[in-house]
Amino acid sequence: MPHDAPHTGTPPEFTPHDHSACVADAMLAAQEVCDQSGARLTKLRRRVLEILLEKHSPLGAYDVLARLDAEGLGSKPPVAYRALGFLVDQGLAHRIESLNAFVACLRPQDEGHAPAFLICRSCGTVAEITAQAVAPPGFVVEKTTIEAEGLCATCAAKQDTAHQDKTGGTPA
Amino acid sequence: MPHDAPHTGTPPEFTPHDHSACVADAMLAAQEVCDQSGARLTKLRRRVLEILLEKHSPLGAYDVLARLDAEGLGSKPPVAYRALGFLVDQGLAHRIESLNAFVACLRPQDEGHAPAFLICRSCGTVAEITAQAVAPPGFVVEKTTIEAEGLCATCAAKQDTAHQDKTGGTPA
DNA sequence: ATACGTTATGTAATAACATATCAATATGCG
DNA sequence: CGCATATTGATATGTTATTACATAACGTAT
Repeated sequence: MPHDAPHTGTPPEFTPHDHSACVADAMLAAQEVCDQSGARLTKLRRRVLEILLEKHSPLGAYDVLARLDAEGLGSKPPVAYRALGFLVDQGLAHRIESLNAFVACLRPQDEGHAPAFLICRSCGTVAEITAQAVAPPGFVVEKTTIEAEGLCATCAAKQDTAHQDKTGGTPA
Repeated sequence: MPHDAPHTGTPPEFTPHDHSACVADAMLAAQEVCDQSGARLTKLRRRVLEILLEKHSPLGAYDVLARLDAEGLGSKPPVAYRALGFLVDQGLAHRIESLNAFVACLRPQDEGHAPAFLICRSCGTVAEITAQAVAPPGFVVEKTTIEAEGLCATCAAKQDTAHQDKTGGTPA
């Protein structure tokens, strides 16, 4: 996500943008986060993050694993789950509960954020936004899961013209 | 949930209450919902709802299945998943994504609600509350998943006195 | 340099969760 | 009744996730 994106309006994930800047920024931020926390962004972990960063769509653990296997970096489930777990622990990636899948975080250095996700069911793109967590009386919130599934503006516009399109678009 | 519970304050699920009233009210409401929609609350489906209503804690599909099996009502996964799917479709139960589990809905007749859930990690109780859905510009929301995990007021109070208690309490 | 503690990775096996498919039966209705 | 539809039964398989144990790599103090 390039720096020119404002915090309001349609999230950049849903529209054409300079995706290489997303990747470069996120990888740089990831390295900084690890430097600060003392965690080690090893080759495997770095590669998994790069794989997640290829698109603004979540990947299942086994999708990631297939990629690692093809590259000779590992073939057994724990390899993928451990790397993904590390990234989630460091705030470099997020788990999308309603999809049992993972997306890279574009702004890992931002606070101890409680992120929310917009999931387009048509193109599969996921945008991360900030949202208010529920704040009930007396309940100590430790973790929030806030996900909204529907149609992004781009796909919603397409639905108007072309009906029952199950293929979806191809945002970066 | 008895009628004397207000909409604000600590959700009744987390404190002692007349649970038989929860069950009776919910079963009555479920029958009404089905009468209205023309859906059939069969013996199996009714029984699954009763099982979910036993506690304000979610049950996994296989937990439900084990109960059904013990009662001679079915032993294969599709039996449980179909009944649970029916209940979710009718709004009589909700799926908790972060737990891969299901809870009964206590107020199924209330609107086409977008519920939010408070999940106590200590006692396992889940309270259903109403919350604002995220409303991003241009994104057409079709379904929301809003879950907060943490400690209910009761369990939080216990943590103060007894440390590292992993057994949890026993709310209804 | 070597021994030790720690962190990370490799591997096997299995647990846990979920769905596709097809056959059989039950229910509602003209 | 006889048909259409909804539900249930049963088999098989697909998908996601974890436990347990073994090995390798790294840091560092001697």
